[in-house]
Amino acid sequence: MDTAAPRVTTRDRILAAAEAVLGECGYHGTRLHEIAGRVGIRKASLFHYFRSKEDLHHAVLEEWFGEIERVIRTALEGPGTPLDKLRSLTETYVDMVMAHPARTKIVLRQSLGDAPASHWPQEPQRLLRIVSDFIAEGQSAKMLAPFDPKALVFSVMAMAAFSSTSAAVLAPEWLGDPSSAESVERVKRHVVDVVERCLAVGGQARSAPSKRAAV
Amino acid sequence: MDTAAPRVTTRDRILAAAEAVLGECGYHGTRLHEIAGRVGIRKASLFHYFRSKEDLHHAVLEEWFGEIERVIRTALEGPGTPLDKLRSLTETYVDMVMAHPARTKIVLRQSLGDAPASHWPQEPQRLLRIVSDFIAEGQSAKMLAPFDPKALVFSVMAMAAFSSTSAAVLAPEWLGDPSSAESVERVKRHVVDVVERCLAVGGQARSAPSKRAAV
DNA sequence: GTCTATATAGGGATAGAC
DNA sequence: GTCTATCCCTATATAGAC
Repeated sequence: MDTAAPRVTTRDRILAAAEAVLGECGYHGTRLHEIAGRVGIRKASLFHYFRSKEDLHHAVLEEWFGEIERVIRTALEGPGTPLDKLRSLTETYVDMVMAHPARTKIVLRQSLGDAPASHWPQEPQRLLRIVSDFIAEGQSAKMLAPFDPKALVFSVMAMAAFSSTSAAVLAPEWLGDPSSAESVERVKRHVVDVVERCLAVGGQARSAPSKRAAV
Repeated sequence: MDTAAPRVTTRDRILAAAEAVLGECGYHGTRLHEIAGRVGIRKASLFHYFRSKEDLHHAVLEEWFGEIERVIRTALEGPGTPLDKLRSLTETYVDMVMAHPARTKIVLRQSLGDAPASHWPQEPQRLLRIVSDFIAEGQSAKMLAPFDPKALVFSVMAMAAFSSTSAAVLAPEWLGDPSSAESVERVKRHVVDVVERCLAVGGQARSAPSKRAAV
């Protein structure tokens, strides 16, 4: 009864606007004036909620990682074989990333060294480790084929992020609108396919193999 | 005798410095003062060579695409089976991207909408098309396995770019220093491996299959 | 072709009224 | 909690001497 308050505070609206503008313009390209304008308040009022631009930027990133970690743990604790779990995780992960291109752009730019944050959040490394450890276990148990786990997880992150943020510009012929259901489905199938090709052991059936035959 | 003048002009030194700073700080984070400082001249002197910051940024990107296109055409016109050519292309491409993280960062940020360039260069799309058309041909001739060519080429771009620019921050356990020979070799082997898993037909041997067995 | 000096603008952040 | 007004700083870009 105490966490069930869906009230949208001004702070929330600022965070939402900041997410959009930061994703669009990058940290240094973002003007606080623009964020305030979208919320419908004056620039100076932002400083009632956040000490500085950097503080606001940091707050935007916070929740995102927590959300991803929750999704990862849920998928890996689900039912099925290790490969089933990884397939499920991959699908959910792609869904999330494709549904939030602005957040993904912010994370991406952060990884390029855009924001002045001196210390990088350790979440990405921890999340990558959770999944790669899970894969390594499955490989020890002979339930998954041998393949460098970190290389694979990193590649999945790369493909998902790129598809969400850059596909429309770099490869519009392949993916039109990244947020369309069709695009999401295509990316999901592709990434899952790659994961299966790398981790499926001899006997394991792959999902929808006929779909891969395309030119 | 007329193109063989390896003289390094001041303009060249400005371009080199700009490449470094733009890669490090992004377009809006870049200060012309910083570029001038690295060249050893005053900020105002930059405007003798370039009309504006945007002009300088644009000039930095120009050569890069041309270089990539040359590499692609050379590899695809080389000897061997289609898969051989793609393997060779992939290796050379990864080499190039890993050797130039600053340029790669600039391209990446550009694809995120960082720079004020209203119209995006069409090179990436054309380059992607050249390679995916080549793959489609090989598939028609049954020399390559069926697999969505654009999805694969896009994924290779994603993996290479990410490895070059973000691996050290996102996955330092996997890749330490991206410019080290060891890292380059690891990424190369991984990306080539993925390409082979997607395009090799039944009988075709894969390179160094034993190297894939790792945990 | 490089410099000094300056124009012009806009940004983040603060003070203090209401 | 939001506003107006303003401080302070830095940025791009220009003007004109040398």
